[in-house]
Amino acid sequence: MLLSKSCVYGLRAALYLASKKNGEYHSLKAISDELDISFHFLTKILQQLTADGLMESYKGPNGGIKLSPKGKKATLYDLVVSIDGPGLFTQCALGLPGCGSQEPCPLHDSWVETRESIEQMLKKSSLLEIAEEGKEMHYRLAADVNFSW
Amino acid sequence: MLLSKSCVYGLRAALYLASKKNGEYHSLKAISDELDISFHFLTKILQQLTADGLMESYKGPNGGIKLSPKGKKATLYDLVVSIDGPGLFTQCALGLPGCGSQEPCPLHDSWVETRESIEQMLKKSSLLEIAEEGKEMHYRLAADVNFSW
DNA sequence: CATAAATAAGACAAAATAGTCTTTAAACTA
DNA sequence: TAGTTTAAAGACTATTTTGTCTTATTTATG
Repeated sequence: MLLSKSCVYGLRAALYLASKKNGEYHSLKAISDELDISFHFLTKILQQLTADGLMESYKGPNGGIKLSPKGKKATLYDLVVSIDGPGLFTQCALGLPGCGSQEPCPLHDSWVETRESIEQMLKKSSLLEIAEEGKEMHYRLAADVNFSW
Repeated sequence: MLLSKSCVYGLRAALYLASKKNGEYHSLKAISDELDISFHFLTKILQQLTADGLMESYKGPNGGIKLSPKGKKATLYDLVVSIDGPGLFTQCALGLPGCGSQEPCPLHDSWVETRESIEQMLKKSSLLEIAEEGKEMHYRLAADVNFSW
């Protein structure tokens, strides 16, 4: 798989939040229920995004989590790097440590090209743009077909 | 990561074999030594490729493994599908079960495009072609810089 | 036929990823 | 201030992936 499960959960939660009115906290319980993601697992993932400044959380009644200003401008790429690390965009396709333009593996050139197209895909739009289009077009964000954001 | 470790090991071993004279068996011990891959682990991976008809093995002294006729014509794509399964080329980037052109997720269209470019990259050349170029250009196939195929 | 060399098969262990549960801390509300 | 609601933190479990080890089977050779 291209992205870990943690990463996919993080992206979906972020898009969910991006589709909501600005400035409002949403509880992790609500998010995990709507997107059908394990509550505690999601908590840990979003804590990572909060630690990286992409989200902000608030405790207590009516607390929850929301995108930070930085998070609103972020792209999927930023989230992927925060959760899965930068490896996908830096490492050799064959996992060879010293691989690079100096001492390339057989896949190096074509992988660099493909890797950049993945990166471009993830950098193309901001979370807000994707969420806006997603809401408008009724794209799916959950396994449940009845979900609507 | 794009490919599992098993898959990467399988690709490297296959390219190694593809670079050797046709029709000769090479022992798993020799391959695992040269490529610095765990012997027993490599054995299991190549058994999978043998089961799928991409390689042929022979027991006993001077036995070993070699590419089958099918394997010689194969591309990296065939090996990836054999080892990691077809998921990378079929599944939704967000892991949503019903995602498709009917009910797409927000990434669907761009992911399909990117996915196809990955597929094309892996289908572009046969193992023999890649190995030939790799040998000629002294590309690296092992972590050890002293390796040469 | 006995021994050695090789793959096959499967049990086992370690590490990474995924997921669950409990306790703590913070913030609101009555 | 007491109780409730929320996230934070961390222990724990389960699953998958990765890696190791032992035993069996096949084949060649002396």
